[in-house]
Amino acid sequence: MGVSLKDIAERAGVSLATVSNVVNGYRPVGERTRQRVQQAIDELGYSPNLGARHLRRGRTGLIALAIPELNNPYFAELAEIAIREAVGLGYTLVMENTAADREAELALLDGSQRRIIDGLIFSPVRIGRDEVLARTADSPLVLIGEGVYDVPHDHIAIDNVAASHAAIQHLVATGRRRIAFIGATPGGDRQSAHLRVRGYREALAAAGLPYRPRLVARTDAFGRLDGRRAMRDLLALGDPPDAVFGYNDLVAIGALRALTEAGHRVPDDVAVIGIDNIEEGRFSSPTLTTIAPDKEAIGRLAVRRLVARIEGAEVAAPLTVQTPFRLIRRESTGTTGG
Amino acid sequence: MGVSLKDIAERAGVSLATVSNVVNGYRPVGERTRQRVQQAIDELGYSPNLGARHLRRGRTGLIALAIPELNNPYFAELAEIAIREAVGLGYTLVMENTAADREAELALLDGSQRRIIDGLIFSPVRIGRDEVLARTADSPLVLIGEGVYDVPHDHIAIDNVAASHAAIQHLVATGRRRIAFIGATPGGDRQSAHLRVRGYREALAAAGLPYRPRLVARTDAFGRLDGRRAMRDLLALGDPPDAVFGYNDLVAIGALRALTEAGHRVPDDVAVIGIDNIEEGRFSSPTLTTIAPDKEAIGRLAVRRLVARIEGAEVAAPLTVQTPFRLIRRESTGTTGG
DNA sequence: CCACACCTCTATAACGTTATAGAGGTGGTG
DNA sequence: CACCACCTCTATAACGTTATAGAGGTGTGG
Repeated sequence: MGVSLKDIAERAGVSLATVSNVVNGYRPVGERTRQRVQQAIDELGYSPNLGARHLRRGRTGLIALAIPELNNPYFAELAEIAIREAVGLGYTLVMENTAADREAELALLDGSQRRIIDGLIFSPVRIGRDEVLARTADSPLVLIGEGVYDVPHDHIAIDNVAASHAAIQHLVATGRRRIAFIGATPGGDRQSAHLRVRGYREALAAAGLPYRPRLVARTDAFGRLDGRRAMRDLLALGDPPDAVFGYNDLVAIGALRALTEAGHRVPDDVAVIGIDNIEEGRFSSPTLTTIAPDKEAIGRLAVRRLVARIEGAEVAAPLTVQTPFRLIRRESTGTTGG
Repeated sequence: MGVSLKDIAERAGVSLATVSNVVNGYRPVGERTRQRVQQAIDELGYSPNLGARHLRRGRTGLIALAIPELNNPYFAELAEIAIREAVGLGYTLVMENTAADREAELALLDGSQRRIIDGLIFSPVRIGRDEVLARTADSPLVLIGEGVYDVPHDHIAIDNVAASHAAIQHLVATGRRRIAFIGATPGGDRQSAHLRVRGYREALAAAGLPYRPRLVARTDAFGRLDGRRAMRDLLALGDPPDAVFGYNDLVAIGALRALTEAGHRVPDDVAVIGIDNIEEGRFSSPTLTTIAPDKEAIGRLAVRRLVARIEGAEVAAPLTVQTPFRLIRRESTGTTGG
């Protein structure tokens, strides 16, 4: 193994504790001693054994970010932000991929496997409020992105209903009347899908448009493939939609592809809008109109909040933060109208 | 803190060591004792403190995957595979984002910060052979994806020259004559860019086509934006290319977008091909022809190789593996010819 | 009946760190 | 000069685990 405190102590002719104090600046150390120790550290190339340090301190310095799909660009972009913030606060962020698997999510919550992490940032998709409440692990937990409210944990998310509302409002304002939604879920699990459907329905009602269940397409997952498949089904309807709202940008991009393949023009025949503002949507043809969540805020806030809990802010009540979003208009919904 | 071996030992009325033996199956334990211990474990919900375990064992069970861009889908897809493989082998994979920063890469190599990881899978882009040779950390290292050869470490990559050659060959076979390359680098760093340019030149020569330096576009990075910018520059030339080979799929997609914006038809006017086979290319309009590396092989092999080293296969000589690739023809290069 | 092997289990010393209590020296104050 | 406060430093006990050496009991063969 590498150089340890003991080696430094011998080299510098001081005690273990003194070296530790120099390294951590915890107790005052005389200037001459400090320099001797520092020199020994430099010469031998010491760096602390984090495992041992954290065994002693009771913390590991590791936090985990658990997401349903690593290769969903939205989460990749979010992860990049979170990693940066974690490093800035002296933590290492571990990515945990649940692959949208219920068992994986439950295992994560119970935490039996990973006593190694100090805290968890979690985006659950297959479990609900009750499972989160039944959680046994005692390390801090911050929830992101989904609709599990009323649990004793910090929660950071956009207002899904409002975001969805804004998307539909935009489609209505550009003259669309038969507006479809792609990405409803069969089970009761993916809560934000429900919230987005709710926003969709509310906005339709507000615009005086009828709600047509046939225009709400279910999908098993939320990738490009799912979007394409659902769009094909919608096109097979006798009277296809003149606009589509995708659960997220990936779904919308899948829909875009299905429309192109079927020879429909976007936005002329059908308008398309998504949520997430992934970079891909700025380069698709046509470019994709989207609702942009403030990823920077979500990522940074989640990490900061988690670290605050880890470092002892036990008293503070759980916080539910709704981060802002904005509409980004691009080619897929045209350039005319409201 | 949580439940420890000691708690279990007390509950079951046995010694610490016996519980440890039950947990690890290291020494034989009588059947009746084993059951008593197991019951205590189940009742109290024990799980080992990994920090302590690894302090004792000298290993942490953590390996790192260091990549230049987390939100490059290629790396995200690779990471997903690597995480799966690592979990299967009992390791936890930490993502490390160098952001293609030279200092970050050097820090990673010297390893002073992270005595916490047992080994590193590293895709360097800003440093070369000499820096890798000068590495001081003593944990195992596996290099992936770039052209730093002749170092005493395992190395897994596709044959960049051959891959590039295959791409150009395909363009030539479909009747293209003025073929551009996007993604050369100014400095000597990103070695695979050089290799891909070499394959490009060799293939041109083999096809009896002239090498035109003006058709080789440099970029600072390798994202969609860079591809679009470079493509615009190429279009501004008096005699623009009839085909473009992108350093990777992201660059190619940027080029695609620039062509669409400028009113050029793909593939009719200009054909486009990339490398990586990211999912995005199956949904772009037009869909993107690409050279598909065997990501599954790269990811799994890298992890397996690293774990083998960690667990003691010190003797084996460093291995350089070239993983296979294949051409995937899609709309962006047309469906006729070659 | 003793010697020996065997099987199960235990006591204990690490691993490298940090926190606590206190030891030793110096200087100032009454 | 005695006393105390202060500053620096040290000895040591944890943290939770695993590896080593060995203790205690049981059975077997001479």
